Amino acid sequence: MTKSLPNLSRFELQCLRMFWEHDEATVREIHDKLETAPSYSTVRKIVGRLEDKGAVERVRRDGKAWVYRSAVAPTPVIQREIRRFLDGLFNGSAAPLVVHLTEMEALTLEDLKEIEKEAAGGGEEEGTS
Amino acid sequence: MTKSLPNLSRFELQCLRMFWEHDEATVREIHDKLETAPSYSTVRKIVGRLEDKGAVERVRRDGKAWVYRSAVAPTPVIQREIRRFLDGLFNGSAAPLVVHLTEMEALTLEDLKEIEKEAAGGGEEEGTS
DNA sequence: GACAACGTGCGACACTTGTCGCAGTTAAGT
DNA sequence: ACTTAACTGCGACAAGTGTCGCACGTTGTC
Repeated sequence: MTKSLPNLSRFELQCLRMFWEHDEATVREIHDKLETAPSYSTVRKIVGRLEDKGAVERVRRDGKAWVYRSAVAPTPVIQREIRRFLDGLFNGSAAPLVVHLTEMEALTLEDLKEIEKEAAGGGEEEGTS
Repeated sequence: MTKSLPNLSRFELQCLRMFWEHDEATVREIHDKLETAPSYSTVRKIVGRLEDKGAVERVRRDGKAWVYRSAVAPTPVIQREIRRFLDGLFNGSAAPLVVHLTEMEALTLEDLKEIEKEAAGGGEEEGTS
């Protein structure tokens, strides 16, 4: 099977990212970190849904609050999201996206060169057993 | 004002892209072009919503069918979509995305160099007075 | 002019998503 | 031990989205 990553909405992803940044967190912490947090209730609901979908899991209790943790690795989720985006907008091709990125000036030539260098050098690391 | 581009769902965007590719089209044509088209009725509904949102407009009639055309330029829509995606996943930074792209092997070093060259050459066109 | 097709208009519906409030429980402080 | 404050569990709800079928009108045909 292909792992069946949960389908995440925009806001769910937003919250999940918080869990990736801070390894463990309570709903309140997530709510505080979120700039665009609507209300504690809402965030709690979202975290609950995240749990339903198996994206986060409960670790222990801190006082009366549950401490959650991401149950999925960032990379597969991110890659799946990127793939989705690519498919939806550019028939799966990445090149047009990058072209747009440079045209939008979201990406400078220096960035590009930097990444190139990284990719050329860092791509060799594979089996870290 | 900031132009107020319509908010488009995934499928709506899919259809709109069809209009970008073929300048004018009827619902049936869109339906035929779409690989993942669910049913004629559905596509028609989507095109209707697209029209409601001002993303496409009617041009004339071909027999009993309406001929539609995109009413929005691709670039702003695409850029807005990219921006959204960037914000949602990478805090707005494009570089991490491109890194992922190379790691996913969606982008080769050749692609990168190609784009770099393009950008360096084509980016000079600014003040065409 | 009558009829058969095909497209439209419209409505229905299930599911997801973002949003919140309330009641009950539980931990913490005095 | 009692009170208090906070967190949870649960439910509600509106808007958006994907999905479709049906009745009606318009077009083209015989």
